[in-house]
Amino acid sequence: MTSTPTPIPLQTARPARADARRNYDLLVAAAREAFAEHGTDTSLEEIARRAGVGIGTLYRRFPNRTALLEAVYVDEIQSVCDRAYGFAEKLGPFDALAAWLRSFVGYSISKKSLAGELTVALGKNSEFFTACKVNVREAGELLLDAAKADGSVRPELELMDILRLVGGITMGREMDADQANRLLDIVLAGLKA
Amino acid sequence: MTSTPTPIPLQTARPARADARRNYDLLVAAAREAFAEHGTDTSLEEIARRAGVGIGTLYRRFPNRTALLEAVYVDEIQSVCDRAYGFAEKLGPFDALAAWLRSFVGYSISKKSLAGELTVALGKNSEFFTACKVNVREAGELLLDAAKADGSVRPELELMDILRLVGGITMGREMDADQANRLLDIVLAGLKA
DNA sequence: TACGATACGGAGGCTACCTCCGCTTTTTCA
DNA sequence: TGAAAAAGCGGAGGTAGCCTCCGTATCGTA
Repeated sequence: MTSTPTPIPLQTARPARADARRNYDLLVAAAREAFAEHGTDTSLEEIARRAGVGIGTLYRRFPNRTALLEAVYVDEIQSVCDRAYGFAEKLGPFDALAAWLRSFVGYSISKKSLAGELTVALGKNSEFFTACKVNVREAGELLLDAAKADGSVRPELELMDILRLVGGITMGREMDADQANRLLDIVLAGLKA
Repeated sequence: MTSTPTPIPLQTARPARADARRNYDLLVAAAREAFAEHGTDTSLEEIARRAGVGIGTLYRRFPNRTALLEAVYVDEIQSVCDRAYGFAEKLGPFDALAAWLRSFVGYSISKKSLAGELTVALGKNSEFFTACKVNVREAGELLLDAAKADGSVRPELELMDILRLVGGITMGREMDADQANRLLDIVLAGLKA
């Protein structure tokens, strides 16, 4: 039998020394701002500059762009996972699943290029994203199984397929919320038994 | 009233002078090879090197990576469009649409990263991609309208939405043919009336 | 306060992008 | 046919981003 996955608290290791911690926070703040303004392909040197920190400091703490993305978006990602439980309580099985997927798309669209990085990363093996995947999986499985049990979703569907499909929606550069929702409507119709 | 789009022959301007034409062909061949081996993010200098041509020559002919992609994939793209008419003749309305979408996904998957570039480009405005879009649109519209008339597809759906959704399927880096087909099954189910 | 541990920062090596322009090849036409 | 004009060639070099390395500075602790 397969063990039920347990939610793993997503967190990034904030350094111990005071100066290091200060720079860490400056960097994450600068990155969040820069990513929001210019997308996640802002140069790392620009981010270090904004943070008033040397490029070496940035690289010591965040060995690559993904590490920085992780730190910037931990909270948001966690909250996407958590939201599933709220929907499960308040809505019927299918509607809860639909609402969760819609909130996922809505979030991804608002963060533009993050969506791409994140969805691509769902296939990768970083420790962070593994934890993330476990959490997303547990949340999503809960909703999906309920909807299957309810008879509103076809039983042979797999969560990861659905997530991939929904993730794909958000990959288009020029996707607006309306279009994204129309696409999601098609997917939701496709899930129904 | 809106005029029916007419298929535009997709072609790239092969240069007039003999030496230029030779280099053009060398570059396209080298690029095709390199893209296949290492993905579409192969450096342009590497491609020039493979072609045995100066980097300046490459840039004179292909001002950017997309221009080169266009030249490499014209034929394939055109054949994706053309295939629609074959399916329309041989299959029932819904099956023709399904087959066309499946062939699109299959093609995209086999070309890996091209899919991403191409789908992103569907939202752009280069002359080439406009022509491409007109052709895809005409082909797709034919199939979609037939399926709507037939009552097998919901009448309110829009072609571009469907194409975006199907394009999204192919964006995941680590997508294999099986998974892609499963995702497409969901989409197809979602189209049905 | 003194000293080991930790962190800083930016110079510099590397690679890719792209432009510019002196030189070469091809084409044209008298 | 041969010389001028047109078209094309190619690579040096400027710019920018990635990332590493290591001499110097700061922090925490005893």
